[in-house]
Amino acid sequence: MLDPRLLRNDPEAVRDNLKRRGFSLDLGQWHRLEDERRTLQVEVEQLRNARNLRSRAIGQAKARGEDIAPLLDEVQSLGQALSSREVRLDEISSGLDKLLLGLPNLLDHEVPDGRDESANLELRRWREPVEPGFPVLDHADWGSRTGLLDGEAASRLSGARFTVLHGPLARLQRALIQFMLDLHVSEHGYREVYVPFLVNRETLEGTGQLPKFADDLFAVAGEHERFLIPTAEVPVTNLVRDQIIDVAALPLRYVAHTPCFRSEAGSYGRDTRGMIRQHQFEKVELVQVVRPAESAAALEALTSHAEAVLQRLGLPYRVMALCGGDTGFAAARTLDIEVWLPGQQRYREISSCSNCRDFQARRMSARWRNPETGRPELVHTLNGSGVAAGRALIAIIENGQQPDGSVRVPPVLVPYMGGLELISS
RNA sequence: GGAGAGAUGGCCGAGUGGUCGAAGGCGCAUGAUUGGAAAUCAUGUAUACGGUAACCCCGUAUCGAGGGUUCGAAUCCCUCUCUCUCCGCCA
Repeated sequence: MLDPRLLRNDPEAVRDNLKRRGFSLDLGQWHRLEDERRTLQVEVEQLRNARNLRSRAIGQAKARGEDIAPLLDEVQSLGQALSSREVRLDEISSGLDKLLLGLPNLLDHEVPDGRDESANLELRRWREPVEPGFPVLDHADWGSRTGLLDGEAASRLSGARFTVLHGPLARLQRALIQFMLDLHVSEHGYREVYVPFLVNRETLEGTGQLPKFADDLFAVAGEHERFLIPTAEVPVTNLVRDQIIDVAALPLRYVAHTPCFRSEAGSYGRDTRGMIRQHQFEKVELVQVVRPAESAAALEALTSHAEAVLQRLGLPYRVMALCGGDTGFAAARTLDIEVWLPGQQRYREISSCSNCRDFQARRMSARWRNPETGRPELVHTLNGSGVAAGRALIAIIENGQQPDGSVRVPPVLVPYMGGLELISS
């Protein structure tokens, strides 16, 4: 959520910033609601004050044994005027809330202009793609040839966009997850957390998936409204909801492995081959909660932690600064890491690292006590994949492929594979 | 799933219709005392929103959440959520 005060004080600046995303803010509507809210709130509060004063007087008169009938008459009319305005104020307020909850975050100044991913800016590369000198099967072909990746079985079980992994490939995914968790915990200073995969509406509003993006989520039928998490960012970031965090505890760095569930509504026909885009996938997620002054540096650090995973695995990648039009709802600035996939002859997103500044914190009411002011102030939150296990698996299959069709296990994963160095079937 | 108890400020804990934003204690902050500290004493110590340019001041709201009754609700009624105890079931 944006700071309502900023919207009040400098609406044009907000509108212009959001325009860089291709989002058009209707300032007229905003002003109509806001003006009426202000007037109504002043009136309601004055009426309540009048009522409270009289009610108190009634209590005192009663205590003295005086006749309270005249006072009761006086307060009667107040009540009616009050309740009609209260009803109206509620309507206006919920209209404003709805509008406010639907506004994306402001973009950082350094975010490049542009309307879609073609305008994203490449910041750096690690290891140029090399020509393997033999035809590399893409992961889907390799998977069906080896029988280790079974889309047909998955579709019988669940439908499209699910995968069954077999044998050493299933183990390789587990190895990847273990390796990534260990790396972030032991070398990057993250605390491992295990969190629920089903969350309520408030939690999803806190991180910004709701109310706007309900179509992307799986809702679970049952007595209570629950949703499958689309990313661990949701439960992990919400750990600080309604908290006032001691300054000594900051920065908080959490790492969690969870499955992620996405309905992928609106992406019909895209990436239907293989396991690039699934309804269910595994991911290791990094979340940081930091003091506002430190969030820009924290984004660089968090991104480098995700990069370290790919470097240890020996996978070529590049880092992209997303342009305004490609930056997600809650993010002020996002850096994507794209891994090279020889089977597709292109880079594909494997991690997305975002600084959400105080956008999620305001929705969640996540604060810290600033020793300089002595007052609770909003924290900044960041998140990033470190990294998506399913896509890392694809990258290993395609980058580690040998001329004979086997796949070389990255050396750092060999211990996690019980010493297995080559996967062939 | 069955039976019962409960949810109050950073924490503990009073409060069953009328200056209750809420006694008291702990903790914390500042000051006094001290060579310094402990102890003691004094004062202060929630958040949000609005009136405002303002962390002074004034108002409104907040005692798990949402409704209701009432001139007036932490206190009464309804619904929901959560926690605890016992029984059952279960990985």
